[in-house]
Amino acid sequence: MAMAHSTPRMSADERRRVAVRVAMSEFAKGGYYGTSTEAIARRVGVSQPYLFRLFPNKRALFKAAAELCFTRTTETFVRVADGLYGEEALEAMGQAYSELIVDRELLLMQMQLYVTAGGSDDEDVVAYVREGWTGMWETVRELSGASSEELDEFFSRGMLINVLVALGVPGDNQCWAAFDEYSKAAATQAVARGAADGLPDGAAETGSP
Amino acid sequence: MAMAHSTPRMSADERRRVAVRVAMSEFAKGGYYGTSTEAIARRVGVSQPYLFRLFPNKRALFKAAAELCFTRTTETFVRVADGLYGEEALEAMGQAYSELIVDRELLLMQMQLYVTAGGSDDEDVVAYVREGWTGMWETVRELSGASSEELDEFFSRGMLINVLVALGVPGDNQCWAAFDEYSKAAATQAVARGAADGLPDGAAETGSP
DNA sequence: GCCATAAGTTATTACTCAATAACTTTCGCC
DNA sequence: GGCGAAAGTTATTGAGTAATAACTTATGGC
Repeated sequence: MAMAHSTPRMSADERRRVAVRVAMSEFAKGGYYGTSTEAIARRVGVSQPYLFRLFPNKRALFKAAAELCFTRTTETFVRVADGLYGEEALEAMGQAYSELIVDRELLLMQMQLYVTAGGSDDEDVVAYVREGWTGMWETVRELSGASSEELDEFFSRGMLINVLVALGVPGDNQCWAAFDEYSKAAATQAVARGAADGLPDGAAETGSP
Repeated sequence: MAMAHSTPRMSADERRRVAVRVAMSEFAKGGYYGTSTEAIARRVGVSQPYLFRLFPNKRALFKAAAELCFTRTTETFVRVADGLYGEEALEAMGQAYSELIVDRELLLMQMQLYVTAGGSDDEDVVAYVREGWTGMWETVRELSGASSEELDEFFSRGMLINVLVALGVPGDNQCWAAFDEYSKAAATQAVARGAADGLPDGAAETGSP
């Protein structure tokens, strides 16, 4: 007599992919410790113990979410830099990044990873995230062929945007004064989306890329 | 028959100050959810329930730690910029920041605050951290009289350093290539200190400033 | 149409953690 | 020297929480 058509059964792999997307979204908000497997399972539409058949433990789920986070970013860079070189490529990636973090979850998960790695004494996690970061740097360097100074500026800018968007600093604040209109517009959109909460939470997880 | 000379009794205010320092250190590592009041109390040298006589709840303790984090940074800026103007002041603050984050706890607590605020739907916390940030920005602007572009560069740089140090990216990595020797040296020192763990943890909490 | 396998569940455990209540010890001051 | 307030403790509770075990239900290939 259980509700019949709740979730129409998926292959384990498919379910795992959904779980990783949901996990990223939840870990982004609450971090590793602030997120319960229960909360993730509920949004996946599955019982909590079943998560542990899909993943050996919570940490593995977190790691998978971390990988998704890096993969999405890197893949976006590769896509938008296609056919471009030098500063043009770099600019395209910069714009793409601004648009990418309109999805606030990706942004927050990134920051969550940095701080989790920074505070962890599990050398495994630290190394994993560090490699994700340096890999991202290397990708941008290869795609653009930019100099150290240009790369430095690129990533510096990115990290500042992260903080401003995370904190929801409004677009007319002086912190945004030096940004070009395009980045500011995209980033402010992310801020606005952050403000519009009371979020029903379960909107996008079935929509693939 | 309890061990007699464990902790020589302090005024509540004094004990509170110690607790805030310890709390910052612990929250920096584990974040809000990853840190137990038990762990804090132990390092303070006090029973866990007594913490709740010093602070109404865990959140208040976190807020106090957040304030300490911002205060330390801002005060350092004010101190080193004394008598300087324009780019000189900005440079002095930049150097000071590099040295400041040799104390890894301050750095991690900062990042912890940004991500906590970003993921929280408690508008109270969000506003508090955002004001801390914009206050810091305003302080640097007033002390240096720098342009938007200069301020942007200053804070961008700072946020990148945060991530590199948090992740423990080694000084010979290309990510550091565009940094001047001084910043790199200071920051790398912070990285090294991060690597030297198995930390006895209870070293510095009685030392005041 | 059946049955092995894969997808999924309920029940439960052993622990951790914030917070409260009620009690005890020490200090400073008259 | 004693008493009142301030500093501090032990005991406890009630609500989560990651993970395990044992059981149930659907599906697809033959």
